[in-house]
Amino acid sequence: METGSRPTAAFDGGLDLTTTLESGQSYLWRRDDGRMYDGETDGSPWYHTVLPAETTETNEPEVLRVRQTEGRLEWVSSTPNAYDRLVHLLRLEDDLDAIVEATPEDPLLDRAYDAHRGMRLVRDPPFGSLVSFICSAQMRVARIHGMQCALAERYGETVRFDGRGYDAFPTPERLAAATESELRDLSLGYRAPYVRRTAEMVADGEAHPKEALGLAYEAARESLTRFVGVGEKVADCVLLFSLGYLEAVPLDTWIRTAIEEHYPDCERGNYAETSRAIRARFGGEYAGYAQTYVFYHLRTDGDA
DNA sequence: TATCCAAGGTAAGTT
DNA sequence: AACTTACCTTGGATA
Repeated sequence: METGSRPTAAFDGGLDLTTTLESGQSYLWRRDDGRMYDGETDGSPWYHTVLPAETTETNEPEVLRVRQTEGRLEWVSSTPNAYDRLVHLLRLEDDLDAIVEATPEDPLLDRAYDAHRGMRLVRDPPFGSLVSFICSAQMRVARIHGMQCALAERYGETVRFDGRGYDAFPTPERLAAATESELRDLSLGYRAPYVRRTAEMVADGEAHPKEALGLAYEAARESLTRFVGVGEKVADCVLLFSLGYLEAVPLDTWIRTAIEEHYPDCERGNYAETSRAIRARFGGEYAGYAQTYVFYHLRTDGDA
């Protein structure tokens, strides 16, 4: 067991752990008190996740617990050097002040950045991210999270750590072995066959979301759409929230509404062109940060 | 209490 | 290539 802490002042632009983990970017963390998304952001709740074996130092699943208390980030892990993974997963190396500074002057962006400064993008493990966003189609944030928890409980390995069990997200093999009917029983609805077939593609070695890495942004987006249940929007989410393409701007219902109301000239009639236009309006390189702040701001504060 | 509706869309079928 | 439609499920709004 390893424990540690760092002052949040060490992170340029600060850190807001709760908004980072409850803003709808990641569905692979859980709150010990089970009160995700209910608006109660008071206190310093512990969050935990289980990292897949292939991403850890020991090649074993890693239980990682983290919380933010008055000016410090604290963690507990089953594996040494956990801070390195934390920096990676929560993008703690990003200089948020510089990113905001590099973003074009814009009333909506200003409000969103002011209201939630400290929220960071995440870097989720690729397979879990892919499945999460396949499940996100026509779903509310809390239910998407519930589905990932159900998948972990039903198909994931249970890792014992510090006196209790933690359910890892299922491996592609375990998910591929599930039947469509079993997945429908977990309330995945029409997404059940998408998840099963995509898991099968990864398990069989036919394709892996990591293969998009290294491709130019639009080619990477295109390559992810070969997975079943993955269109342009879901592909953008995986690129932004897992693979580190900070220029990706997923065109979800909230952003489409924002385009209608605030950037009507960016509506170009199809995904690729509209995406290109709003990406340019949001400053290009870090457009995905702007998207995520606007998404969270509109979803939680109405049209404020 | 019953009905309707929208929720971070995608795949398959038509024009 | 662009446009339409069906698709599971559920919590919250409306009647």
